[in-house]
Amino acid sequence: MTIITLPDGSQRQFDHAPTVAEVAASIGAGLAKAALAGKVDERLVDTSHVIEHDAKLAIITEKSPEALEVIRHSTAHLLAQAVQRLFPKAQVTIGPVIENGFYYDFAFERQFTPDDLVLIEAEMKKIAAQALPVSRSLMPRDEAVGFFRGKGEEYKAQIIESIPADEALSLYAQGEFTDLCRGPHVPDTGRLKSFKLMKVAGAYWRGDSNNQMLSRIYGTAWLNDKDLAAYLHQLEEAEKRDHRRIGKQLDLFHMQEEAPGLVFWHPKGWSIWQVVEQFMRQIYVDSGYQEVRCPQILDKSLWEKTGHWQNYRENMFVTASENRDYALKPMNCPGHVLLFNHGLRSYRDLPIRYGEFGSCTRNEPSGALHGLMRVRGFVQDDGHIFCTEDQIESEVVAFHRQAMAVYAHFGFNDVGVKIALRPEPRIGSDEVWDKAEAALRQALRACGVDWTELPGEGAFYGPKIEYHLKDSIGRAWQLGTMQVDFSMPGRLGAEYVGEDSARHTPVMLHRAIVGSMERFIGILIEHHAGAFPPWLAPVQAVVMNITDAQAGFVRSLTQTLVAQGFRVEADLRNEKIGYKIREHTLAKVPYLLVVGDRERDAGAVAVRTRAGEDLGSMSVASFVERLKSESGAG
RNA sequence: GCUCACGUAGCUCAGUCGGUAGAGCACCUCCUUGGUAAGGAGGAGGUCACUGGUUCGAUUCCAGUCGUGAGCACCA
Repeated sequence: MTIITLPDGSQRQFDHAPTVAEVAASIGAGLAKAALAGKVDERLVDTSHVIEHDAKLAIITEKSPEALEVIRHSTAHLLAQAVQRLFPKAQVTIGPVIENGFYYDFAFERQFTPDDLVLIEAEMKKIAAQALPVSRSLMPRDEAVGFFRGKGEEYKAQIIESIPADEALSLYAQGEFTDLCRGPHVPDTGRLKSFKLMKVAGAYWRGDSNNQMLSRIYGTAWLNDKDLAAYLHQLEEAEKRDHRRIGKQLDLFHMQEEAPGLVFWHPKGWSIWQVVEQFMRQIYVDSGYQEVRCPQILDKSLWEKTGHWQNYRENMFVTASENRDYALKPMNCPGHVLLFNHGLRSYRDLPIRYGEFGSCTRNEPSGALHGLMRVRGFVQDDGHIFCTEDQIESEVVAFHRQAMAVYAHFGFNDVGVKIALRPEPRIGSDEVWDKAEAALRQALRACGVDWTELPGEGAFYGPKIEYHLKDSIGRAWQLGTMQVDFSMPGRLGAEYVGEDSARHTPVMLHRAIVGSMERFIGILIEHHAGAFPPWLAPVQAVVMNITDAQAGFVRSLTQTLVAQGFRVEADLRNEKIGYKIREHTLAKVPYLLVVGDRERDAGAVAVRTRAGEDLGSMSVASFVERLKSESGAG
């Protein structure tokens, strides 16, 4: 007797151990047909799974949240089967589900090309139409190794060999194709209807750049064609927000061959930069930082002391003069330590907080460059706090709150918080790392936030909290960071005189809120799709005349507004008003001020927003009031 | 750095199965002074990324270099 408890609490009894499919059939023929998989005591299984004991069971259908994962996983197998039909020499490796789809890595004598994708996708459609049943079987590990090796699947055999010997492995077969897999999978390939292969890419075997490069195929899969079309449309829409595209359209910045990974800021882009920088400067002031400025080029010996020369030599721009080697600073911290060292410090002075809009130059690998998001020259809203161990927690807490407030001010409320833990290689003893990691956890706990931990992702000198934001197509970028560093102050000889009148080494906290100004502005561009709120907009309003008769009024009005600190331009061109409106609307200027004879005579402006809303005619004073209330940085 | 793709006017793109190129928008000139998303006419603008090779001839084919894009690796 097996008792199955369904999600609604009802129970069904079977005089044998039923399969998920049988239970579904006992409920109804419609459900049996719709069943994609089952969930037995919270574990996803196939519909063919035999339920041996009393258990809770949920039938997974298209309506279940788990359905997509099963479908995507099965579509990855479908892809592998199609590839092996067309290219029998291609070896399978792994094919996991990812956000919005899946990929599969193949070892093949050449890379797949976009042309191959068309053929492969057609073959996938063919196999799906055949509705091949998917069956599961178990095999002892060593037998499985032999099985795959016998088929010439060396990579798969290697994967299996790394699994403990006493485990039995599940294999999934559909037609002539068999793959090692935990499952579950759809009952037959006919359930896979809405998928599309997206792109080919190289990817290293086991994620290690020392290994052979495999050929990866990315695909997306959905419950139905409508969802698939919606996803593809969403991708297109996201592309329209790409900061590189908008940066060109709105004339914000450009990059060119002579300076790969470096930015030419145009007047409008630099205007945004200035607003952000001034805002962040006020944050320094509000949170007790003293702004400083340090040299761009520093002697090699300094970088040897910090460990950067040993760890990052490849990624530093170096220069030499009169038998001395220098490096362009890839970070600002050593400069701040030298600043701290200049003079005798007392424990009474701590914490000392230095802030700098620090220019850094890093020779990033060419393949890593990405618009404003990953550049070779960038400016950090950097800051370093020199303090005692006792002060770490309160400093981290204060920073966290300040950072979250800044993000919220810029309109970001979905910020991912992570703690990156000790990496290999690293400097400093395990005790020191224990202390530093504990301090960060304790501070976040005190702030009442949830975080995720990233083992092995910390900086070589200390663990860090990272603040992540997503770009328009969902790629996550690190913005702010808070790092505990017990090493660098000691290496560079930083000291303060303690209460006991002895010398002590301070703890150093590295912190940034927007992180890289370049990246942050890139994210701002995408977040607002170029339609910046008035306080950030490079041009807040354009005043335009209808005929030459109002030119004088427009000119003086513009001057008045500019004199009050607003970013306003006049458009006196001999063009029709519709033409000017169109142009400035496309340029995403928040306010379009139209002046005809009526407005000129009344000392008024007719106000239109970039969204096309007509706010009617209002006095210049009331428009100023409106703009003022929207453009304050606070 | 690795894999694949791409590089034609300021921008977005078309094109040349090898005989040195074209559109729209933008720009300039003229006409037009028009009340809320493109008024009209004319004009100018390109060593087809760069360097080599094949060829009578290369923007087109081949190779290399540089850059860009998508992934991978990297991201102090």
